[in-house]
Amino acid sequence: MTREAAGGIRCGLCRFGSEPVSPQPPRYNFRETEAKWQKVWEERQTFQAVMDPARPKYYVLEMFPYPSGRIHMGHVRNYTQGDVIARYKRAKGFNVLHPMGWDAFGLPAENAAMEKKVHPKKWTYENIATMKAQLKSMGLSLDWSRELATCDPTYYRHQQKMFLDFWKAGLAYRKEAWVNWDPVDNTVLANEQVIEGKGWRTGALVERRKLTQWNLKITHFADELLSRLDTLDRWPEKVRLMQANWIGKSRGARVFWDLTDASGTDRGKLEIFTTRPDTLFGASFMALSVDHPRVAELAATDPGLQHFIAECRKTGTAAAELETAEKQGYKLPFLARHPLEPGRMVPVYAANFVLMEYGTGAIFGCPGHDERDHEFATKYGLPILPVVMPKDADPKSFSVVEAPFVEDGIIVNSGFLDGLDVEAAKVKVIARLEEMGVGKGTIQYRLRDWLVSRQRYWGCPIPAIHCDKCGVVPVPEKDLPVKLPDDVTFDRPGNPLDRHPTWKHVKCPTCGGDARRETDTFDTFIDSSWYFDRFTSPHLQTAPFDRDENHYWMPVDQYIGGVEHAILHLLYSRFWTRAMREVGMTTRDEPFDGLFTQGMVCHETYRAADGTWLLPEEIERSGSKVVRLSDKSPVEVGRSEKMSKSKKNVVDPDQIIRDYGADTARWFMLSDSPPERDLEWTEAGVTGAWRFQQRLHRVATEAMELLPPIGTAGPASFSEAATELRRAAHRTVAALSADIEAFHFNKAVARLYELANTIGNAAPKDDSHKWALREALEIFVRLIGPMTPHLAEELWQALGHKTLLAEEPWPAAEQALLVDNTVTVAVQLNGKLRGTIQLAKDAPKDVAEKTALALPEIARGLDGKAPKRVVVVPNRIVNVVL
RNA sequence: GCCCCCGUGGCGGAAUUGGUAGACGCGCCUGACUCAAAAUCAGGUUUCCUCACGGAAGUGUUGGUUCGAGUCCGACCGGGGGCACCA
Repeated sequence: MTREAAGGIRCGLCRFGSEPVSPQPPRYNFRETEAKWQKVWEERQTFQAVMDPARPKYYVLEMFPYPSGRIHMGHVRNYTQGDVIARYKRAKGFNVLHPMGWDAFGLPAENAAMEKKVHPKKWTYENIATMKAQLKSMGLSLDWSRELATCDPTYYRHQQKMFLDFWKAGLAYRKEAWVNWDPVDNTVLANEQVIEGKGWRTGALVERRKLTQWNLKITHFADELLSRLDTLDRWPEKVRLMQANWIGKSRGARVFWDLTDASGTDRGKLEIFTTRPDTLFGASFMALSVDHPRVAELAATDPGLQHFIAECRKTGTAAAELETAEKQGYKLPFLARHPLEPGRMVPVYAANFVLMEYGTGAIFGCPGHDERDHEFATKYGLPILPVVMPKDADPKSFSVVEAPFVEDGIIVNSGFLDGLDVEAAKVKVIARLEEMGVGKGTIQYRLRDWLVSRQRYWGCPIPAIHCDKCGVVPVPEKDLPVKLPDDVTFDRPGNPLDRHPTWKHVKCPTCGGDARRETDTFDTFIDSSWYFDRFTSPHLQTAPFDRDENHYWMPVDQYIGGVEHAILHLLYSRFWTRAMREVGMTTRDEPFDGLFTQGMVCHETYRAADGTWLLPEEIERSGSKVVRLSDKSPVEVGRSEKMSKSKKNVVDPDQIIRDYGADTARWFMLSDSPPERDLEWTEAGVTGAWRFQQRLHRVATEAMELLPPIGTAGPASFSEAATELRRAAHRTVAALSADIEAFHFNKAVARLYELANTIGNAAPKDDSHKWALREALEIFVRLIGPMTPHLAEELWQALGHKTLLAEEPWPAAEQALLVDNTVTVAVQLNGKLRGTIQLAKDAPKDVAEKTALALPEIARGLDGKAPKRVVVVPNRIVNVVL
């Protein structure tokens, strides 16, 4: 039998050729076996989830993929982890829901349309077909009957309906504002989608444009989204922290200042926000955003100000990279009257560092106690008044020159606030401002509303109609869904919907006159904000989901995905759930009970002499050198980085599964690296995992010849060796269960290696030992079920079972076998290990002490003297102190 | 700049949360099988001293708490991540 026929490694990855091999034990034919069991599971619909209120449910979900073309190793890792949980929970008796779908709208489809002249729909559905086949080859315990694609009108019609409900409830609105424009994708982006001033997909520097766009009122839930984070105790701390920072709650005050012009004529009020009302007496100027309405007003008649605003906007776009952009101001023809000292007037500026989007778009400047204000005041020669000083400083001589004093301290030069600390002063000044009617304590959030309009074709149409007479009106429910037209062209940049000859021309549903459809589509993050709800009743026509089904399955018990969605997708989903609650669709607050963020899959990078990147399969190792396969030229090996097409450090899951099998790929994904950390993909690691599969099959097959028949009753008593083997097996059950629950898959794998070694080394001598060997093997096979399901199913059958392992319960550990009668206790002399003693479990302290002191190493150290102290920790350690 | 996380053999990583550091795997070394290689099996593998028995040191550096510190506290060094004119 050739290696090829046995389903072994092909020479592409393993470079030792494919010559016939000498007779040896038949290898495990993974290809045949994996296909066989996948077919059985599918035919028996083993993984189809059916609501059953009598049984406890468990909803396992991995973040659904974008159908980009082919699955990558990140998917393999993600879905393997989810599948371990799903199969484990199923064995533990839960009614498991483990669905899969497609995040199918998005720009790559449009780019493909432009580059390859293929329609986005065709491209998307072809990719889905390819990737679905790939996922099926992994042997995942998915309920494919619930598959959905967000680009399907049967999906997005419900999304449009929900949007209309939100609109009615005041949670969706249109607003003209400065927005982030991605010049490469030709669309606007939400705040969360701009990273370091660049578009999250394209990396292009975003521009600012003033546009009227649809927004969802996520800020309505800002406080709840923040405070509820505390209750998400099965979420990573890191993610909760990132969301908390993003929401950015600040306590402070709004303060009203009267404005006058130089002649003292009243020019209205100016409202500012500050988190430091305690430093109000240190005010030396006011600053308004260049986008502030009052500034726009003045600019109308002031060419100098117009020029200043234009300059700021210019740097505004580039400022993202120039983080140390200089503070600049333009003096406005106003003076502001200090609200607490009516005799005091301070100058008013338009300034480039004040953001219109935060607070009120205006601030008071306190250069003594704020970095930015200090820089500004220094530049424009404004006074710096210290109003907070360190606790031990002298109020007469304390001054701020070089740098502002931003720490806690004692208030000075501030009238009724003098002598207080910062916190107390804040309370007192807010009370006074409120009393005087010139300000009030407020809470300010950094979070802004979610801008959801996108000027793109391949997305869910926004169901709105623009009528010159009636304004913006919703599409009547009976007309939903608003379907995307298929006949569109991609020969020019811009939105194909907008230039479609007929699509946008409709009658106004209110007045019947000529009107235009909204040609923007939704941000695709909306599609993924409720797909987990849709999975609970994916085929329901009349509503997004059935209440009972949804109530039974939701929330997602375990959600698994990349940490890159810590803010975007996870925050949007939390919002959407609350919006649905607001319009009465659900009573739930949170969609995801448990969250796990898996690490990335990394690989070394390879570069040829000419600097071009090489695929891992284009290189070979000869000794310690790495050379190019084609011409043996030297290759520079770079550090391991996240697998990416641009650096070509990718390994195709298809090829791995073809050459080594799905079980090997899964096993390797779970080995070694903790799942939340990055995983280094190595060829050695894969072949190691592959060898273990082969070894397991061999060990099990060999052991089976010694086993008593299936169902043999247990012996009356067990030999010493048999009991030891049983202990090992049952202990592994207990430990492994805990490891899986805690997402410690790498530790679980290590324990399985140990048990495999123990089983492999067991040479049964008596009948009870043979019985124990069968027990251990059966336990072992059940335990590997969630990780390498095909091999496990095969061995289960080989053990004589007629049932499907996938439908078998998880083994139970016998408590009696988990506890040892004797324990090994370490003995230390002055904290240093000197030896170990065997003691009965829970032996009394004095017995432990006596035994320890009798140890030759200890007696020698004591040299006849009595120890100063003996610390005894039962079952752990004895420390003899001299 | 602010906030958070992490530094353990040649490598990935364990360590019951203050109690025998280095489980398990990879790699490497030695041996068996083989004409030979691959595969497989057995043994070894933190460092230093010792033929060995054994001993000493050791978890980024440094100080502390403790009978006892990889684990707790302080300072520093290095790596990673998030936020960044958010008033």
